[in-house]
Amino acid sequence: MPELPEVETVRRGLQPALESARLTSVEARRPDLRFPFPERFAERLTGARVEAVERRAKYLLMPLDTGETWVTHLGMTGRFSIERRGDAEAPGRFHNAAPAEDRHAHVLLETDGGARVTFFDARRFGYMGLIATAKLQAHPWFAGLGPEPLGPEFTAAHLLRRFAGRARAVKPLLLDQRIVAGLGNIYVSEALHRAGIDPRAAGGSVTPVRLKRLVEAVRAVLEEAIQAGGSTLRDFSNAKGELGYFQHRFRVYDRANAACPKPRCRGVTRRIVQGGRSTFYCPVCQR
DNA sequence: CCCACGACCTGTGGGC
DNA sequence: TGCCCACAGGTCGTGG
Repeated sequence: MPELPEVETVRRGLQPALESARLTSVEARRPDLRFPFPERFAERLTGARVEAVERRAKYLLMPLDTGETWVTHLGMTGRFSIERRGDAEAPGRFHNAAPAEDRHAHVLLETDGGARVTFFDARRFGYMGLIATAKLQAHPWFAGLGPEPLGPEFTAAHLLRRFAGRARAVKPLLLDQRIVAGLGNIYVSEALHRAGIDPRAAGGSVTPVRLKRLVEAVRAVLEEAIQAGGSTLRDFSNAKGELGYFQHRFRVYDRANAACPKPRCRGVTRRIVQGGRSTFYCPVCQR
């Protein structure tokens, strides 16, 4: 589900409950998500102190005082909720089922600070790992990742180098986490629209000037989305059950056959399929 | 290497 | 109302 802005929103929600807290109770209620849980997963987490709550690309990273880092990828539908121990079952909230009765509540944790943290994932495309912190960067999940789109290494020069000679369309190239890490289907469509670039254009054909516009558009849309608490399509919420609202500011995503929102553009937005995934764009102002 | 596609899994919304 | 299909924010493996 979540792209970088949603993962960052989750990170910010988890931080107050988990950073510096000790995990007093951990239960994995099934043997696997997308992949099997690590060996003795609950035992290795129980008693550990969480030193920080960080994000790399779409991964949540929680380095522990045991020397390992607890890594979570939310996949398409993964989410966390936080309650205070002893809370009534959060009546009236977006997610109001008691976690233990929810068939998709896969990991239950408690902290010495009195928080109950639950991980849900209906489709189970998410996954968790425990990786030696000193070897994190060399781990296959991280070794090949491209730069953070909000970091200093994500530049027009970087894209120029990585797109050179590529016949593949720019849209699927931007979804490749080895080129830039954290974008997904929504924000790629949004950034290409803002930059006025045709998603079908061959990567290697995009000029440096346009790549610079693209880099700026990616940064802008991600920053605005983080500011808005991410986007809520079907079921995304932050850890407190609050909805993101950036979906109201989509310019093209999920808006096929609507008037292009760009000032003075007379185009109508279209939905096409690239690499099996929907792309939304305006054929008039994206060339 | 490059690329498109199916697979993984469940839920939901729209059309009939 | 009810059923069925298409599609969903992500990646990974396969095969051409």
